[in-house]
Amino acid sequence: MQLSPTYKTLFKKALEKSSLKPTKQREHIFSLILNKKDHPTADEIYTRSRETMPSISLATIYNCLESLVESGLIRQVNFERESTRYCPNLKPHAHFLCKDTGTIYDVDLPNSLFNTLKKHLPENFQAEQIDINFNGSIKKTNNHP
Amino acid sequence: MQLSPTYKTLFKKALEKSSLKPTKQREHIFSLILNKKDHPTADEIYTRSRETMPSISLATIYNCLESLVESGLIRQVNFERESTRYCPNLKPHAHFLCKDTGTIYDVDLPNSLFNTLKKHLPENFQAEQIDINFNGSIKKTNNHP
DNA sequence: AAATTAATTTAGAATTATTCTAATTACACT
DNA sequence: AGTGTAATTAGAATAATTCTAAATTAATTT
Repeated sequence: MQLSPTYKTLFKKALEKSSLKPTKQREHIFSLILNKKDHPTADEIYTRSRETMPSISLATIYNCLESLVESGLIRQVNFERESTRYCPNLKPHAHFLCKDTGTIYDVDLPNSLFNTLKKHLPENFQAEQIDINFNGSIKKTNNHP
Repeated sequence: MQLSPTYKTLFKKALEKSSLKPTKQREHIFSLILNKKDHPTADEIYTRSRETMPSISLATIYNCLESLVESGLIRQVNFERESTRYCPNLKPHAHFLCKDTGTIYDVDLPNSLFNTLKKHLPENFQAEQIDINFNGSIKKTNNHP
């Protein structure tokens, strides 16, 4: 549950840019999301956090996640009205939700595709964020009879 | 609050295909969404519905919307964890949320773009649906000084 | 070092959209 | 008319998130 020096610097810089303090709790939650690269909910993060920081409260989890999102260190992933999930992958990518297992996968996309998308907006529309969510299932490959 | 013959047929066919009945309430809600082409929430639909069908209940609104979505007559639009909104536009398109006004706009996209997106999925990933959500603001044009 | 200030964390209450439950109603088919 | 199935209804329940107000922490000034 430690941030590498690189991430620690990133962490501090990003928060300071948003005039937020690099607190123990924020660092704890950030490292926890970074180290297990899945897409946990606030509640899952709460459970995981308490293993090593038993005094943390759920409200803090929500507060910290908001700060981390605001400073661009993580992003939110929403499928329908399910709990918001959090993602530390900062490369341009989309998400794929497998409806059979509920697992969310990152899908890398070239930046050019995002630019192509933006070109379809009316010219006075300024997009700050583009969320692309796939919904489907994962076919079993037939090389395991 | 009447469906044109074309939509009435579509309505019946689509529901029947999903083994659902074309009831008064479902038709009422469908026509109401069709006639005002915005992106209302369940609650807004509830309010509008009661103007002409005062006995309808909120649970029915939710039930009917679920049926209409299931039969493909409308689709859900979700931005973050705000209330789900409903959209009668069945052409391939994305949504743009203006963060200043909260208004949601349809953004037409060519089918080819959706196909391009699918090509970036691992080959055993089968996408049933692709949601594309833009988030941003609308620049004032400078031809009104 | 103590005092002051501002930001953060915390516990628990409050909110809100949605779903659930169980009873009633409507409709199709004998 | 009677039976069976699906749909509607009112209200209770749920669950994720936000709010509130107090306590804690950290930074800054005296």
